[in-house]
Amino acid sequence: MITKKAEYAILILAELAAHPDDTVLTSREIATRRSIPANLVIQLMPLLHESGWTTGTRGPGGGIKLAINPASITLREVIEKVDGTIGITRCLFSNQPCGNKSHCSLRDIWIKAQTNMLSVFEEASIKELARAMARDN
Amino acid sequence: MITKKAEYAILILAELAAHPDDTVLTSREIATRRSIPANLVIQLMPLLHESGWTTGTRGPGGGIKLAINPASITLREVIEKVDGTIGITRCLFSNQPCGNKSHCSLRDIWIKAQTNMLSVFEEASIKELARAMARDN
DNA sequence: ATATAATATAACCAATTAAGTTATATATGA
DNA sequence: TCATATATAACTTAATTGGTTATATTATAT
Repeated sequence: MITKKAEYAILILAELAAHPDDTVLTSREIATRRSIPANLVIQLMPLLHESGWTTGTRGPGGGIKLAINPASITLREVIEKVDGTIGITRCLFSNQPCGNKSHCSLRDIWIKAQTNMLSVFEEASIKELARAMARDN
Repeated sequence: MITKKAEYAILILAELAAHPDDTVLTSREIATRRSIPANLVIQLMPLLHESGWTTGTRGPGGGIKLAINPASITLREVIEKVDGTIGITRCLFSNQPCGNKSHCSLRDIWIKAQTNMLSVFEEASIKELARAMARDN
């Protein structure tokens, strides 16, 4: 399952992407505007910084801003950064087919299904999402 | 996440489908041949019976056999029977977009990704799987 | 300088889910 | 009627999820 934290990370980035370049928002602003628990925004920021997507400035007047073009951030990257390796089945967390078989047709199906799912996340960028969400109502 | 139980249910049906029509196997035989905890096979059988996929005969010489053509059982049906409604995200367990928006573009992405995944399970039948697994090694 | 606004990090907790075990009831064929 | 088999429920155990709490650190406006 894709966790709430991954969803929150996506929303944080989308909120930043919804403003003009170099707009600085405080974590509290982001939390309020996107209905995310404030502490979780604070908790997630180091991950987003680590990936080079955002930078933070401390002190009064400080806040968070995007560090790169949100068109180059895919949902897949964000989800994997927050949730770790994705696996729709326990089987896929291992690199090996289970048991003593060298090949498993059921595993092939898991892989195909997961690949199909991931392709959607790979083709969706934060920028597109932010644009689409701006039209939501 | 698709659970082990769903996977076990698929393997039970695949094991039955790997034998000639009307072959009766005991739950213990199935458990041994597919490396499934014996108690779980027993636990899963009522679900499979309920769906009309299998029937069981008690007593000595009894066992389990397929009740319908395994080509007409899709992996999606089996997974949903065992795990209940599938949702790759908490959001998708609700019928409504969250918050007070009537539309949510992020939800659209979750739905699209999940649909892509499910289509693989919908196109895969127990019969095909059993045939493919027979060739595994 | 110092108070304050902000991020950074770690530790903790409650609820849920997953996986499997245990126990018991019920049916049936030899 | 006994052995074999399915049917059903209750119960552990461990991991995960979603979130809270607490504390440290940094930087700037005054």
